[in-house]
Amino acid sequence: MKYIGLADCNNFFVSCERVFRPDLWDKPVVVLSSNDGAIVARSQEVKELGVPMGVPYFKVRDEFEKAGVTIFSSNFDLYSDISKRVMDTLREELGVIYQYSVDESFFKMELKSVAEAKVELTRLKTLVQKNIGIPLSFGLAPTMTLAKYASELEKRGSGVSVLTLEGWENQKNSVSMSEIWGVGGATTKKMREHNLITVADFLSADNSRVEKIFGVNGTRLRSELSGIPAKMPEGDEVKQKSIMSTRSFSKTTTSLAVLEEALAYHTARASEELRSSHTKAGKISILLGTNRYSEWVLQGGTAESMLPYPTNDTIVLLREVERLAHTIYTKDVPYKKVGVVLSQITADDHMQLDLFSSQKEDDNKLMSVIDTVNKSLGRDSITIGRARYKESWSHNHNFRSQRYTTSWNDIPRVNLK
DNA sequence: TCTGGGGTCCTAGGACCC
DNA sequence: TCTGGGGTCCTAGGACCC
Repeated sequence: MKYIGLADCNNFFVSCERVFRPDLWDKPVVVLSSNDGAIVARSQEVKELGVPMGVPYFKVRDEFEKAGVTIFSSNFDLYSDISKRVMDTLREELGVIYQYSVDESFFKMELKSVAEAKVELTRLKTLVQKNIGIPLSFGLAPTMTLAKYASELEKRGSGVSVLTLEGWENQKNSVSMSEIWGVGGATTKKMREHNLITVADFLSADNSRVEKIFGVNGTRLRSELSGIPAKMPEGDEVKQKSIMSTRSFSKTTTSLAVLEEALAYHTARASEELRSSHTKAGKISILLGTNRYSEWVLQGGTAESMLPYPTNDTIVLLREVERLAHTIYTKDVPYKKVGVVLSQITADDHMQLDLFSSQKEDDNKLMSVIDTVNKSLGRDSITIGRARYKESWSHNHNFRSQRYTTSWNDIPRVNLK
């Protein structure tokens, strides 16, 4: 029978840092979000201190100091490189995988017997641990939702869990809906109002009422939880629908010039990504954000526009971004973040020319030169536009580890004696 | 003083049409 | 108390995830 598996890296960002700091293997470690704002990854030791995910760092700083927690700023260059190595290994062993996030992949697997599956998944787990140094958990079950649940079961045990339909039957009375993948705070609340607490409650509720109250998600969830797949891992070929680059500033700013410079940075980032994936965007939107926790929440704004033709040219996109920025910028508002979102993404081999456009269909030499230089000499060796105010819009990363695997200067040295 | 960033999917409701 | 009804298309925003 075809089963669906999930490979999930344990405490992924923390594990990445530990690869280069083996002395921290059994010590409490956290990784902070960008701008050193909130906790985004916790080692098991920190979870046991009772520190929840997403807590602002300043609220736990003292506690961490007492407990001797090691702090890291996010180092996404490192994490995505390690992620790629893990996924490549899984792909080699399993054939097609469906990468769901930086640290998770689904795959399909024929289940001959539970014992056999466990042996195979344990082999994979050991292989990844040995070759890359990242600990994994596996869940195998009839549907994606159940595989996700299964992967949690042995996180702190063997790391390999196979959940059959019979096994699930015995558990579903005691599993609460809020533990299920896809059921968040709002849905849990709504379910409680209808007296649906456990999975068994939900599965025995009337079908048409479930559809009415919870929409198609409700119907799909029932199917998934009954062991009938309603979603399928789609394979590697699915393409991304939007590309986004946004960041908070360490301090707020009211200056349009500063905002424009930050927007230019994100435009460059996002269009670089288009070019490296050989795609173009047909639509661009920008956002100017204020502090979400202040009285300025509602003063932020977004603006978007359809481009006359899909493009990945930083200069063309920059021009549009500047125009949009002027339309929503409001004087004297303290802005805290900006961002650029590119969407309606198409492959860049076919280009639909606007009938009245004077744009020639040529690959942009300037852009590829810039990309090549930046790739070999380091990001932002060449930038377009000025960089006068970088101090005003950059963010904090006071605890960042080195770019061990992606920068020549940071490659670790080994001392042989 | 200090509260992430990058995604996806779904739905309600407005605009518009006949 | 009672507003026509039935469509389509688009978008902002909600919900969720890691």
